[in-house]
Amino acid sequence: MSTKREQLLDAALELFNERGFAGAGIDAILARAGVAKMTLYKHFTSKDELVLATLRRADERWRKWMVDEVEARATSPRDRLLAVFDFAGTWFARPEFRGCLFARATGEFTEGDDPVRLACVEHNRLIERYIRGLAEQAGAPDANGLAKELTLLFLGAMTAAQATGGSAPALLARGAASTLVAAHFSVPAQSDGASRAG
Amino acid sequence: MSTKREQLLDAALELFNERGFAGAGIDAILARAGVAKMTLYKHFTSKDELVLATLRRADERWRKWMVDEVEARATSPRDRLLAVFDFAGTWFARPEFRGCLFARATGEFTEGDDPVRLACVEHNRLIERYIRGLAEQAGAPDANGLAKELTLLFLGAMTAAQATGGSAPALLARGAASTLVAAHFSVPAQSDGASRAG
DNA sequence: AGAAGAATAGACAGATCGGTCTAGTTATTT
DNA sequence: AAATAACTAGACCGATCTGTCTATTCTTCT
Repeated sequence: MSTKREQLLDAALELFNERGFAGAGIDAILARAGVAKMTLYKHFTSKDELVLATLRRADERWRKWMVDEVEARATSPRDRLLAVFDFAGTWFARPEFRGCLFARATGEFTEGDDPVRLACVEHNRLIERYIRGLAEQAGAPDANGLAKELTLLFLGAMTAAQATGGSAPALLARGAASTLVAAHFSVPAQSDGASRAG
Repeated sequence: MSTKREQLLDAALELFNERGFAGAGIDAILARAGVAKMTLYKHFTSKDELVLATLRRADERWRKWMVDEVEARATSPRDRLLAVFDFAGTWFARPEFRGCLFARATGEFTEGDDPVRLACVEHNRLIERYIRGLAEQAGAPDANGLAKELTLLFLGAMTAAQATGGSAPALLARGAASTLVAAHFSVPAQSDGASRAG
């Protein structure tokens, strides 16, 4: 509805990404959005709430983008498990990529019960859930375990790409993911998800 | 030498970890260190330099801690590759753990050529180098590739633990690492480090 | 004891922070 | 056209920020 609100969220997303959450001041966000201060505080009661709303919006958009990209790149669930890392590669290659906004948020909002932190945990949980869905569709004997391992690789590639820049970590993670997937499928189905790890 | 300088670095490390780099103000650091402002600015020319010095110190100490822990936990290089993740577990379990300080620094210092960023990249590079050394000693056919994959897992566990807390990601990563190590050793030695990945 | 160097507390500067308030303008609705 | 709502610019608040400066005290060395 309100276009002003969306202008604010757009500007906030850009600036939080460029400067971090503490580093992006209200005034800078207002200037970029082209919106008056009172308008912001009519839509959001505080900066923290703006942060939260920005993250929620980013979560929805980013996950939709991920799913669309993965589904466009591969059809079989098993191939899609690897396509997740192809998607990561294009994500990391974007010029505005400065690391996962949620990982960065957890780095700045350190209080354990902060709603911003909870949103970040939820974000990660939803990524893992999507991957688990693919693993289940692929018929992995231990879909949950496989999903957890691939999610770890995904987060690792994210963190590596945040530091070094470039999409090389995605390729690397894809290779490792392929190995993990193969290992999960080359093992006799087992009832509990414990260690195929030695 | 100067004890004041070390008090400052100790306090800075604590507060950067507790509140983030932008979130920890100079005055708070001074108060915790029990040191006067002028003393700080006699030892460091700016807050950024204090951040840099704190990170350098943290890098040295943390890496020494990691190496000591890994070497204490396993003797054969191949076992030590996995012991890295056991170390990660005890790291994540520490009550003051709030994620890797270097990953958090790259999240806050977003300018590509910032010396703080370079220090963080170097930190990651040194972790990878240590793991590569272990992989070489273990006689891995593609020690470099294995090291890169395990480093990715390590970073992923770090990021997961930062969000959720607890050392569960370390255990998980250890399992995945075990699979990757096995795959690297169960393959005929190959001249280039390309894909065992499908 | 006397000199020299460190470190102290605290005032101070200028900027910016998040947030509030007012007064006036623009849109929308009926 | 009148009324209502949304939005505006900008002053303003107290707090906090990094960094500077002064004047004083504490060490330490000779």
